Amino acid sequence: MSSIQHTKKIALVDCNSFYVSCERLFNPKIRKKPVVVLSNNDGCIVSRSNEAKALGIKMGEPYFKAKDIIIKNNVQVFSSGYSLYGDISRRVMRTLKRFNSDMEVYSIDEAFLDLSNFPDDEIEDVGKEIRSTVLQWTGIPTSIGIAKTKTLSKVANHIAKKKESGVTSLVGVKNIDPILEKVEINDVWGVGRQLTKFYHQNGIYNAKQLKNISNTWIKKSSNVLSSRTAMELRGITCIGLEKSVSKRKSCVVSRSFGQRVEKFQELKEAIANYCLNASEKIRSESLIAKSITIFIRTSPFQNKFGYYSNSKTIDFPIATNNSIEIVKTALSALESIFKNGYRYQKAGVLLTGLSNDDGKKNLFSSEKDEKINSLMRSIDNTNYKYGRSAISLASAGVQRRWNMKREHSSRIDTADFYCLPTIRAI
DNA sequence: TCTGGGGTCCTAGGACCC
DNA sequence: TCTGGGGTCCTAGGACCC
Repeated sequence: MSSIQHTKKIALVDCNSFYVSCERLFNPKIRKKPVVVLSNNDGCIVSRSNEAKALGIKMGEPYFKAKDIIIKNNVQVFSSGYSLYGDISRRVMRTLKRFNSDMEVYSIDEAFLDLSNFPDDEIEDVGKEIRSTVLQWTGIPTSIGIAKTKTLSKVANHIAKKKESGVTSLVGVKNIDPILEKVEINDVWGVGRQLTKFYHQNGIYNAKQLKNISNTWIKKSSNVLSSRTAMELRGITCIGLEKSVSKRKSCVVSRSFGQRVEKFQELKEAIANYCLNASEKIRSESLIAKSITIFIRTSPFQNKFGYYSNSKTIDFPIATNNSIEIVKTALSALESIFKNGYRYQKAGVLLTGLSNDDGKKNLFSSEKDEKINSLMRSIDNTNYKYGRSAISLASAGVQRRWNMKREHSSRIDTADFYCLPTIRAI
């Protein structure tokens, strides 16, 4: 009998302060300094360097509220550049994939890897090798947690974040209770604000307590998701690795406005633009939408001008990804819910009931549809070559006073030719 | 003055049917 | 006038994730 153990081992690889790390790649001057990256519209803080965390800047905090600390401590501030982050993310994922193709890309900065085929007693070293390879090849620092289930690997990752080595394995730990006891209930994956409140009311404050509570009680007083979480803490797999990228079921494009919008015409332009964006997205994935929802609202934080929020859903006669039809439908939906006299802060478009565009002609398709489809294709190609919005529909407007605020962009984009650095001879 | 965006899944409740 | 039970399907809203 072999003494080599091959138990189930799931690794969670998580990029440290991902957006900040991306900005630092191309800007060595900010490597040891406090740095934050802002959400769209420069609204909230969504990524912080360790130095910024140490200053007490909180995740998700509105930028204007943290401004005092930021100025006082000379914190470097960046608007987010998603096309750069997306590109770096793909490089990280490609690197990880070399270690094991059994991998789930969980988010822009996280992936689960099945490392069960490595021996138990070497797993920590494997983790360290993955970490140093990613750092060397992409420049991005990561933390790695390894354990029997996804939920436990999240716990391990949580611990790894605070360690110098950046790697924590719970594989082979006989009694996990003392470790789980130090993990607060709200830090458990799948436990959000509401569940934290509920667990506190029932005397459950840490992961060990959740692990050891009766399953029937959880199911009865909460739901199946909560009971899955508890089982996973016990080392029983309930949440599998999703290796294949499943087709999405919905597509949202929504934005807060740079300035409040009051005019119907401007709202129309914004909605039309979001529609173009969304329809291009689903076309690029060969999907068609069954229905569309549009929504508009004023700011929920400032009520002195009155709060108004509304949405309208319309089913297409036939599922479509045609920009013209989508814009037309959206604008008629907008007309039915628009109210004069409000200062709108945000609007959005949601395409739902997505399914494969098998390209088959249906009963109602005609030669005209064929022409429209080829027009759509050529719009997509032109936009791809010359940049988004090189061509768009007249209703999308040109003024764009509602455009996002981005006052701190690093203007670095590894996916954009025009952002290549220029080297001058002296 | 200034508070992100894009997803998934579950559940309760209503409509409808037999 | 009284008044059952069980099933399906859909949707809106809520909770969670990053």
